[in-house]
Amino acid sequence: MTAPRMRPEPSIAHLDADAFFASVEQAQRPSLRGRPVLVGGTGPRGVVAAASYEARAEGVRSAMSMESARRACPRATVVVPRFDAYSAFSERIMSALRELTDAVEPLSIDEAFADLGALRPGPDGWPGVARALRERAVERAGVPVSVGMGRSKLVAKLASAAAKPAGVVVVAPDEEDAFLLPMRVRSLWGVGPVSAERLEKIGVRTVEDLRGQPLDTLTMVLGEAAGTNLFRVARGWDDRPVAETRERKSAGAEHTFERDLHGAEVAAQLPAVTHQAFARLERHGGAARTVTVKVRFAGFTTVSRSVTLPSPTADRAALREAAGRALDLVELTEPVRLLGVSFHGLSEHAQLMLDLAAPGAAPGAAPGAAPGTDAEPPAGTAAEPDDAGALRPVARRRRGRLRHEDAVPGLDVQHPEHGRGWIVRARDDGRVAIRFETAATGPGRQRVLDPATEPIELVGALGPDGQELPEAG
DNA sequence: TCTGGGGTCCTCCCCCTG
DNA sequence: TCTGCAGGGGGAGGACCC
Repeated sequence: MTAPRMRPEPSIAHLDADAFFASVEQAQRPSLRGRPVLVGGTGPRGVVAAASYEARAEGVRSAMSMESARRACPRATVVVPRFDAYSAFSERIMSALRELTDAVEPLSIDEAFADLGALRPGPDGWPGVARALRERAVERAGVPVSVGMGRSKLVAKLASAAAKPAGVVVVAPDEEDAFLLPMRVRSLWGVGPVSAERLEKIGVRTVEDLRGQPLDTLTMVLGEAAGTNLFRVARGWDDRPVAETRERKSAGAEHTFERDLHGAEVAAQLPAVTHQAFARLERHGGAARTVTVKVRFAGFTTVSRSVTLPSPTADRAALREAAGRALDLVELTEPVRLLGVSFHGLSEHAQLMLDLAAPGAAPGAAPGAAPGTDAEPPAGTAAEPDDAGALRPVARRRRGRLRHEDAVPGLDVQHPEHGRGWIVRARDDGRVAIRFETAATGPGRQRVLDPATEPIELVGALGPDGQELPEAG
């Protein structure tokens, strides 16, 4: 294998927001600044999606169960994720990159690559460019970010990780070996716990160890694709371009139940999960060819079954029916903790005849179904199972008059007298603790109010500019 | 550290076809 | 007509990422 032609300058930037979700919470809720914040599921099976640096200092990491995280850091404030707010902050961060170049490749909500090869660095060279980019992103979004730069995406990403928190690292071409070789292989993109253990067995712990391995050993241990990839990574070989667009391959939704379900209970939850999957499908073309149902049993073994239709369709009835058939293929011998539905073979070119068959029907609506006969849960909430209370709805209400059962920590509320605030917790006595504050007001006061008697409204999140965001839809 | 939810990509296996 | 083989596509599962 021969080395690719590498860029001569460290002109690839990787920008990564620090503890992004938690940072947005701290930016919008002044009382949380400097304090441990955990963002994630608050139910018995919730996990940490993001932890502020104050929480990380006490041993909390993302993907940890929320229960363990609370034990590790009892004084942490726990809130549910508010993706609409994070998306708005994300757009600000991305805009800082797009002001410099069109060659921006978002990797996720909080990180992106940019090819700055067209820029002419000033007297401070590429480190000056990186610092300016970081300052620009912080100024636009108001949350801390880190920037890494190198002559490849590989090095830029590792550099931004090294720059955290709130720093800048630029790896010059002649410094690449000194930067890469001492690194643990586990920190490389694509090396998870399983691959790391396999490599450990052949004595490979660092990138330097990796470089000592021949290609055929790596492909034997890790498979063709991963082995070849690591052989190149160990040498810093990476000439991948910054890709501005990426085609979406699948869309879906899954839900872990608060208690395990048995037999018919699982099928009863399928419409609600399918409904959520439809909402995601709508955003990505609306039509799909393959429907996959995923079931995770109490013992954590996971099975999936899929049904492929002759051609992509946006017909919800057909897709729903396919999901039902896929679920029928699963032997529900064990209690079930998770049910998922995903759509693959996405397409915008669905069979239009289906829409034509139902004149006046909204695109994607089931043909021939009279209004109200389509057994879909109302928007925003899932169908309540028979034993509501034992099972949680798949999604809770996030707008309208606050009820005690909708009082989830972290949601935004508005009170005519006290103004805008956020739910700290729902108390057992039926009242709700709310802290009234915004980024503009500074740290606010916590009050305990009774939603049965007080006119408290659940409202949308604010964006970085302090304006309320429209309802996601 | 006892494991969410959104994804992508890879590998293996099976079946079909030429 | 049967057999062997290669290649492609689909299905299932797993590893990985944020």
